[in-house]
Amino acid sequence: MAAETHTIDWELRLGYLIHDVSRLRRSAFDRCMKPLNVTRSQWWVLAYLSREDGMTQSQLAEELDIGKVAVGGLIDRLEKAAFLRREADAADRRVNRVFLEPKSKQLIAKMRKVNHKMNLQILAGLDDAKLEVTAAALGAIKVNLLAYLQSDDV
Amino acid sequence: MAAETHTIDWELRLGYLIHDVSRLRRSAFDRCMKPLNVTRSQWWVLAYLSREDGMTQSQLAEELDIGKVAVGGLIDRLEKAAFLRREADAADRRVNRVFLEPKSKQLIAKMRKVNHKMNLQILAGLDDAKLEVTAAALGAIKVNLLAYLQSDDV
DNA sequence: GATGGATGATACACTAGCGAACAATAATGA
DNA sequence: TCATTATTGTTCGCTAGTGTATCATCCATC
Repeated sequence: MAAETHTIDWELRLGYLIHDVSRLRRSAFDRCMKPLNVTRSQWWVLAYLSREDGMTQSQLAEELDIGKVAVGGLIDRLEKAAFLRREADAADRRVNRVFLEPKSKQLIAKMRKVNHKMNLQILAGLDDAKLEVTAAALGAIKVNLLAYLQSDDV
Repeated sequence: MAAETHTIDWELRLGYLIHDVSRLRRSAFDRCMKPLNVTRSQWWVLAYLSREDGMTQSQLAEELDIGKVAVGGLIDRLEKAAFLRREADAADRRVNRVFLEPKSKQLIAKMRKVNHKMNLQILAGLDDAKLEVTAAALGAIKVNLLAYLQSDDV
């Protein structure tokens, strides 16, 4: 079968690498954002809201691909820190719409800059050809993973 | 500067991909292991112990690259489920050594199989050349990240 | 020896995610 | 219209990780 063409080394090495890179990147990110008093997860919420203010919590959960509970918690903390506010929807009394507060609008530009600077350092020494192959491979893995998770055979 | 050779697309796309793949892989892993009643993090502990039984908690934390507190919690749960046991070190009364219980030894082989099978599915359709480039790129990114995290300029 | 600093493990408080269960509300269909 | 079903958001309980502080113990140095 085709799968046998892979040596066992690849699966292990890639597994470690993906895990490590993701974790380290998370740490680096959080350290970058620490002076701004926002975590990476919180930053994502603000970033998505900056592209479409007034989203529903469920919409946010969908976009961020995390559960509604997690979104609720993030918004709790962000609201407490006055980065955004919940607002009841007029038409549908079930939904909360989330709006950025001025405080966070000023922060977002700064965050983008910090993020961009960090990304440049992290990708230093890698040419576009390699990144192209890497992104394609990760994309294929992602597709496989999604298929795997949707199939019911475990 | 060299960094400017990257278009902004790469940093964003790769960021998303690394994040997504890592998260999805974690989900897939946990779903695989669910029938065995062990989480991915717990599996790693068992896997490392299977290569060197009787490690110290601090050694484990070092190997797994997580904090000692997290290791303590994992071992708590694994001990409660009788997958391993703590044992006081004779020479140094501060340290706990961790030993696998027979129950988990039987499980580890099964886990390796499940893990291997999942990995094959996840890497399906990718040839060794692409994986080689991907692993090299991720390795370089990891090195950059480590350097970044060790440098004190934020 | 005694003392001061390093180390192993834990307690506590926090962020973050998951899943299941639930109340309130909306939408649909008989 | 009324009953059923779906959706929104929350609460609760769990795993997992972080950082800081603390305690006991070891070790090296004086």
